[in-house]
Amino acid sequence: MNIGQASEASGVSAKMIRYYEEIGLIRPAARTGNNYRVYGEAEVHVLRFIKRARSLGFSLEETETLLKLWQDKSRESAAVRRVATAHIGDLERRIAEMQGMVKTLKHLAHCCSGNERPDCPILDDLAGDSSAAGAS
Amino acid sequence: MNIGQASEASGVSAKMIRYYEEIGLIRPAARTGNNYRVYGEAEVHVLRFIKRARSLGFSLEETETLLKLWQDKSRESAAVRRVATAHIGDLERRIAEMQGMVKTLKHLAHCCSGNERPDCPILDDLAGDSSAAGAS
DNA sequence: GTAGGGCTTCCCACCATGGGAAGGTCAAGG
DNA sequence: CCTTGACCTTCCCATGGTGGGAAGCCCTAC
Repeated sequence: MNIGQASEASGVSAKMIRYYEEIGLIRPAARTGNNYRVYGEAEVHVLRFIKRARSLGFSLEETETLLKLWQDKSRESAAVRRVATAHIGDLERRIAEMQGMVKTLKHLAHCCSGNERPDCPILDDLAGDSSAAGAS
Repeated sequence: MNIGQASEASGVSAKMIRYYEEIGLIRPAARTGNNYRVYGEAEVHVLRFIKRARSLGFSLEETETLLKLWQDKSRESAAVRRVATAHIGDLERRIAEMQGMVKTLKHLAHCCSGNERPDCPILDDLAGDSSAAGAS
């Protein structure tokens, strides 16, 4: 299987497969005589694992940890769960941060007449005008 | 006022002030004889505006738009609100995406015994094992 | 033989920010 | 007068992931 087929089969772009190899996330692929990378089912399985981990928001570093745990048959599931719960905490922190932004923005947008006149509480807030409507 | 004081007064690092100047987000600061940048209250006000916009999650590009609208006395508040509501939509999309991740992860983490044994539904899910507990 | 598609490596871009080196400038204090 | 330290300047590099594209090799089909 060439890199194109592996990409197709895993959903990871060829570009990214090479990159993952370069940074050591996956082992260097075997090469044919013409220097093409070759992949088998096992490699594609790894790529799909990575793809899925990325789609759950894990960083490449976390993904590497998870990959190693996956391949370590004597792992403790507690270690896996620690990675996952840390990531959950991370996501929740970022979600909360963004929700705070949304809350403020919705309030400001609500207070903004949104017509042809120039006065705008959104800009007032950004400008630090403390008399702006509910600048949280 | 030197760049250090402007940084102090605005909460924007000196590094970023220079960067904002370089990309044209703010006008090039005046210079003293010794080539130091000089700032006044007006410039600090702009920097604080940028700082606040960034803290609400606006990109530098959106911030530039808002900055121009702020400085355009004949703006229509509708234009400002369009930028804000687009950004709200963006944030909400990202929040929803992350919440989906959290939901899946929490379920998997809940199903994981988290002890010293190796079997782990989190890894099963990542590995694409469709018999994994509730792999959404 | 040529055309096309795939593969290779290499460099560049994004977005925003920080780190740090090498060198100029200024004020205070010995 | 000289040193020290705290500023400032420009310049390059790194991050995290991903994509774009060029230049060149390889293979197959026509």
